[in-house]
Order: sequence, then C-alpha cells, then structure tokens
Amino acid sequence: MNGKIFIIEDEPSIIQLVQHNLEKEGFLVASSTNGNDGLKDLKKFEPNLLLLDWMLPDLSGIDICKNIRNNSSHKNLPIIMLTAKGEEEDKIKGLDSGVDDYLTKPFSFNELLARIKAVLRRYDPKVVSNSLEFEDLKLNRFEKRVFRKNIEIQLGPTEFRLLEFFLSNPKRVYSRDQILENVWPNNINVESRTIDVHIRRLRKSINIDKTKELIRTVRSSGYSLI
Amino acid sequence: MNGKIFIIEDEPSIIQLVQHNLEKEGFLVASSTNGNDGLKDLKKFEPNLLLLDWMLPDLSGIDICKNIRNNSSHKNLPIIMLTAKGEEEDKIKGLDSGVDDYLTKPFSFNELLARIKAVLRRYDPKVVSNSLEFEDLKLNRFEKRVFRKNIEIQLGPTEFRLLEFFLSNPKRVYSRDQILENVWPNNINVESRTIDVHIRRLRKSINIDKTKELIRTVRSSGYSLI
DNA sequence: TTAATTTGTAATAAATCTGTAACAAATTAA
DNA sequence: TTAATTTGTTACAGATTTATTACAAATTAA
Repeated sequence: MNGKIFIIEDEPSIIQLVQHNLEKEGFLVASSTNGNDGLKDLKKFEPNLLLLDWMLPDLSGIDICKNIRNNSSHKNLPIIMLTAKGEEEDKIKGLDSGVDDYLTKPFSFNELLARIKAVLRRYDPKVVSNSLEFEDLKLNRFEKRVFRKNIEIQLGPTEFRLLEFFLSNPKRVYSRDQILENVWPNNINVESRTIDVHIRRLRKSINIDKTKELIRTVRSSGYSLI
Repeated sequence: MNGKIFIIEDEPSIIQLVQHNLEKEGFLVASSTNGNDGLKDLKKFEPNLLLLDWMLPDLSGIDICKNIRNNSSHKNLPIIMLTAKGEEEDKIKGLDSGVDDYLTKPFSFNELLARIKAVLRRYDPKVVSNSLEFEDLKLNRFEKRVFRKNIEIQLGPTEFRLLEFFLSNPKRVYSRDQILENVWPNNINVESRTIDVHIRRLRKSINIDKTKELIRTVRSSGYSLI
C-alpha cells in the first residue's frame, strides 16, 4: 500500500489511533482537527482518500464534502465519512451527499481498513497494491524494483513507468496515444514512434536469459502485456 | 466498453465527475457547456450516446433534443436527459420528448452508469460489452484477441474489424456496401470485390481443423455470420 | 566540473497487410 | 443446354506498420 490518506477529525485520540495504524499499513497520513485548515492542507497533500468527521467545530462534514466536490481540484477525491451513532445516518446514506462510504463510531480499525481498501480499489486500484505481478514478473512501487524470475532488472525511469502501466491492466491492448497519455507527464509532446523505441528498450531489459517475450505487438492497435 | 459519449451540461463540476468516471469505464468522452456549441461539436464527435442537461444557458434541453431528432444526421442518437428535481419531470417523462431515459439530480455515478448501459444495450449492444461471442467463436475487444474453440486465432487488423462487425449482429446479412461503410475507415474507397478477398482471408483464419464454416454467402445480397 | 545515464528522433531494415487483377468455379437466367 | 452473373481463389506489387540502430541533446550523478 502506498497511498496518501488525509484525516479531518476533531478528536485527537481518534486521529492518533487511525494514523498510527494506517502508517503501519504503508499509507502516508496527514491530518487536521478542523474543517478550514483541513481544506487548505488537503490541496498541498494531494491525498488518495479523505477520512472526514461528520461533526467538526467549524464546518460540517457535509459542507466540506460539497466544497470539495464543487470548488477544488479534488473533485473526485474518494471520501469516507465518520459519524457518531444517530447522527443523521439517513442523510448520509442518501446518494446526494457525495460521500463514497461511511462508518459509525465507534468502529474497529480493521473495519475502517476494509472500507478504505474497498473504496480505493474502486477508484484507484493501483494505490492499494504496492507490488504488481504478472507471471514471473514483479514490480515493487515502494522500492522501485523490478524482478523477472526473482532476478532483479535495472530499468530507466521511463521504462519503469511504462511497465508499471502495462502491469496495471495486463492483457489489455493500449494504443500509442493511450500510452503517451498515461506514461508521459502531461503536456509533453513526443513523437508516437518514440514509444516503439521505449518498448524495444523495455523488452530488451525484461527478456533475460531465454525467458519468453512478455510484450505483445498488436499491429495497428498498440501493445499489451501478453 | 468502448463507446463515445457526449455531454452537454453547464455545470463544470458535473462534467468533470461524470467524464472522469466514464473514462475510467473505458468510454471516450467529450463535452460542451452550452447548447449551440454542443450541437456543433456533436457532429464531429459522432457519439454513441448523449447526456443532456435540461436547463442550459442558451437552448433548453428539449430544443436540442428536437433539433437532433429533426435536422441532424444523428436522428437516432440515444439521449439521456439530466434534470434537477422538480424540473417538470412529468413533461420529460412523456413519450413525446424524444428522450430515451432521464435522471434526476443529484444522482450517483453508478446509477447513471446503469442507465447508460441499459440504453446502449438496447440501441447499440456492441458498445457495451468487451467480449463478443457466437457459437464457438469469441472476440475480446480490450485484448484484441479471437478464439475458436478456445484456440487463439491470429487476424490482421481488417479481418479483426470485419469479424467484430459480423459479431455485432450475427445471422444478419450485410451487403458489401454496408460492410464497406462499417468496417473501412470513412472516405476510403475500395473496390467492392476487395471484400470478397477479405472474407476469404477471414474464413481461412477462423475455420481451423474441420470446424464448420461460420460465414454464409448470400448470393446477390452479401454475407452473414451463419 | 566531468562522466554516466537517459531520452527523443531520424534513418533504414524487416515484417506484415492491403487492394487489385486475373482466372476458376459456382450459380442463375434464357 | 449455353450464356451471363456472381463468387472463390490466388498471386503479387505497393503500402503501411513495426523493429532496430545509431546518435546528439538533455538530464542526472559523481
């Protein structure tokens, strides 16, 4: 796990507990004890998910939620709402709150973790798993290492991102345009033929001693991980 | 899913949210925030479905709807109307509006997706599913693979598109003109006899070891998938 | 700074696909 | 039956797409 989670919650004891356990799980965690600061810090932190308390000293959870959905650059940020029992559960359950899931206090950490993973899996599958595997190929995001048959392979940064992208959806064919969009930084223009060269480099690196070819060329369509 | 969806909606936040999620589902999405631009861009984009806001700054959704149904070359474009609560729901429900379905804001993305799929399944089934099957033949769009009796078959790009087209409507006979129009890129002119050659090539590829012929010749009419 | 690595592009080679023409075979009409 | 029409089959040249290589510019590390 290598996602970033932001917590807005006014009870320090809850923050402590949750933060500590999430960090043990490999998440990067930041938090705020009130809504206004939270909204500010959120933007800097760029989390993959927000844990949001329903009752805060300044803004209500629902206000923050609306604010995020409407104004900020985090329109699609997954949000899990934390509520005390009886706190208008029904309203939150409603589809219109813009919340992805909610949890009633007191909750167990494992319960929370399960919800977090479920939501992230839906939104942002790559965040949930730190290690991507396909056949005898292994890629570790944390450590930025790649192995084939347990033998470590050295890749350049672009080759690494390219392989990471293919591993996020093995077997699916991607056009050069799709590859460009997902692997290269935004607003950068490179010749579409350049991809061929990077594919060649990646192939050369991952096909060690007589292992089979893992990248398939699909003429007039693109490439896929077998 | 690989259809194209066009959105005409004046609230950028809704466009963002919907577009992002639809793209994650595999749709190609374009949008416009007003009616007049929308009508123009629509023609270039050639979508498989239109999401249309009921209240727009310039034209009303109903105007756009009428315009599409009467004047344009997209007479049969499926349309899903988005309305705010209370916005003359009854009028929209009426059959005469020319809308295929409608959704009241606020709505959840999953609800929207379900409606989209339902409408597309009705209109344009091939857009909705990645995998087309007929008897012992299987074609996967994402992976660009074809199997007969679970044995993979290699096809050239044109043969693949040709088979994809036949699979979208098995048993239906298509004339050479129809095949040309649907399988070849627009504005390309090829001899109609060329199709015979491609049919021959496709037949050769998919009829592996004594499996039965799957492409039927209908003399003076065209071809069909049995 | 210098050295090493990485990156994008262009050029050329190799592989594969495409459209057409020509003739054969099958079917229909006269 | 023969002639006319339609489809099947083949081969091939040209077109398109991808692979590979080399190199200079850019970036990063030492």
